[in-house]
Amino acid sequence: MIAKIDDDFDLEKIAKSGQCFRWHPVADRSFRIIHGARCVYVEQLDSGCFRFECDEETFNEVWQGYFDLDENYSAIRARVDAESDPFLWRASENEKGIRILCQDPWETLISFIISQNRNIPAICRSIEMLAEIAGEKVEDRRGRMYYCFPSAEAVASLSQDELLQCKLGYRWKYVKAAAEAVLKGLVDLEVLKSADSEEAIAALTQLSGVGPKVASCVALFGLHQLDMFPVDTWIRKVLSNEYPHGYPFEKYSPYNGVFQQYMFAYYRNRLPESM
DNA sequence: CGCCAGGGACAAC
DNA sequence: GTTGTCCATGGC
Repeated sequence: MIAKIDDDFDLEKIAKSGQCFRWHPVADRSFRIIHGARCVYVEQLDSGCFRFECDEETFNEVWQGYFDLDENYSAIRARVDAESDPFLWRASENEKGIRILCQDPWETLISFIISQNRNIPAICRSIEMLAEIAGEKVEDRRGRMYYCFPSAEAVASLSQDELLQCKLGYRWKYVKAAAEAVLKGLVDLEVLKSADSEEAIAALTQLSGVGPKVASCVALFGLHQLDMFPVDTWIRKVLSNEYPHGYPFEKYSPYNGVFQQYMFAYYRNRLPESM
């Protein structure tokens, strides 16, 4: 089906934003997107139109929520004043089109445990290998096979050797333990969706291998808590270089996570030496 | 070869 | 509380 989206929405920018690891380019402005057990092909057409290769019911039930299409990102961007915060204004203007996806919390948890201390291509490869070794194999609408993101049960049942085959390195223990914790109900990710931010972070950081940064990524991308502000190596540079006297978190609450995404993308896409 | 990547656990101050 | 070291792997 074709949908017209009257808001910031740029597939390429989201694909490169580092929040999702299973968006595969298939053609110009066109992606095959795997989300949990589902897969969809999306093509960006002209003048705000998008082709979603699914029926209208699936679009309404699954993808509208996944792409956060009920949120108005241009209205969020309008909260930035070009004169009082020129850096954030520039970042938002350059990176508009990024949206915060509503990803599956379990998939997000494992993905960001895997992400620690690695670059994005390596993260994508490990997740793909994990899906291949433990995920269900399904045929998509174009007759191509893909692997669903594996369940907690499937991941928990993997051996050390199988996890190491996914190039997880020392993180294999974290992945295994997190799967067991979720399986036992020690951490209930669905409940955390409606928890306040401190509670969510506290619960997530109880897991070994989940510190403040990974926990805030899970809360932002998996629990859709838009005020979360993950601080990684790039954001650390932004804060020290652009906001040496402090960043005004109160001013941009409850959307700190959205602006974090703009700044992250803006800084990472630009050569550091020019700044 | 060395350095860094969407960090975190753990020990030592 | 803050700081240093190590962790496994790939890209460059």
